[in-house]
Amino acid sequence: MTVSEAAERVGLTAYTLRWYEQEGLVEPVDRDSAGRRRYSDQDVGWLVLLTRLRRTGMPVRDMRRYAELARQGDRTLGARRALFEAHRDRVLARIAELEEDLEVLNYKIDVYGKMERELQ
Amino acid sequence: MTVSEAAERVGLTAYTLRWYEQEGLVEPVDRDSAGRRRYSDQDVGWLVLLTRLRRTGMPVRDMRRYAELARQGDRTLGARRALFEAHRDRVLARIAELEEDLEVLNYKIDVYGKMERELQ
DNA sequence: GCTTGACTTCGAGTGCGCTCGAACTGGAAC
DNA sequence: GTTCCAGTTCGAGCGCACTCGAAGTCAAGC
Repeated sequence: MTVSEAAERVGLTAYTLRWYEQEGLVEPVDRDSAGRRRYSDQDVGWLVLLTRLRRTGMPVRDMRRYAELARQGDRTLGARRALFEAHRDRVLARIAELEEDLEVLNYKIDVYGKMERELQ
Repeated sequence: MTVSEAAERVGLTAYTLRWYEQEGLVEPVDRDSAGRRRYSDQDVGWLVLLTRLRRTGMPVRDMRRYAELARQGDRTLGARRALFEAHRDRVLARIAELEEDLEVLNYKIDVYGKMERELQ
């Protein structure tokens, strides 16, 4: 798969995929005889995982740390699990925060609705 | 209340409060005889609402639009309600997305745990 | 064999939301 | 009355995560 095909599959741009590689979020991708990147399904799977981490607000810096751990093999399983557990807690906290803010939003929508009705 | 007192109450910096005013997110705040900003409880209330909107990911551009509507009084109640409803939908979608990603996280934590146990 | 188009690298640029440094001012404490 | 501190404005700078332009290369299609 070429860089732009892979980009389309994971919902990023080809620019971003090259940049991720440069930033050490992705291991150097295999090249064909002309030096062009060839993405495997495994590469795509890794990228999909990265997009999940990004979407949940993990900074690129932490994703790099995770990628480094993954490169070191089984002996970092515990560290990777700890990293994910800490991140899961942050995501849970974020969801709770959003749900709290949602109540403010609903309250305001309610107030505006009432005021509109009172004015007419 | 001074700018730094207000900043502390709403959890922003004095820099940010002045910047919010400059950006039109906040109406020009009253000044004392020496030209120093004096924040009222009402000002703080408005700032707290803004922090909720920011926290839920509303861009500053949209917050400015909302502030402009609020300045125009009751005739924009409908527009403000619509703005909040649209934003509420985005927040709901964001929560759903986070919950989906959470499952991936939990799955990975599970897999790492199993692998750790298998290795020892 | 020439054109086309997608790739390559490199460094520079962008948009967002602040964050800060510099130079100045004015009231309060000693 | 001098020191000190917290405020003022202004424009510049920063950190993050991309995004892009330029110049070059290479394989495939005509």
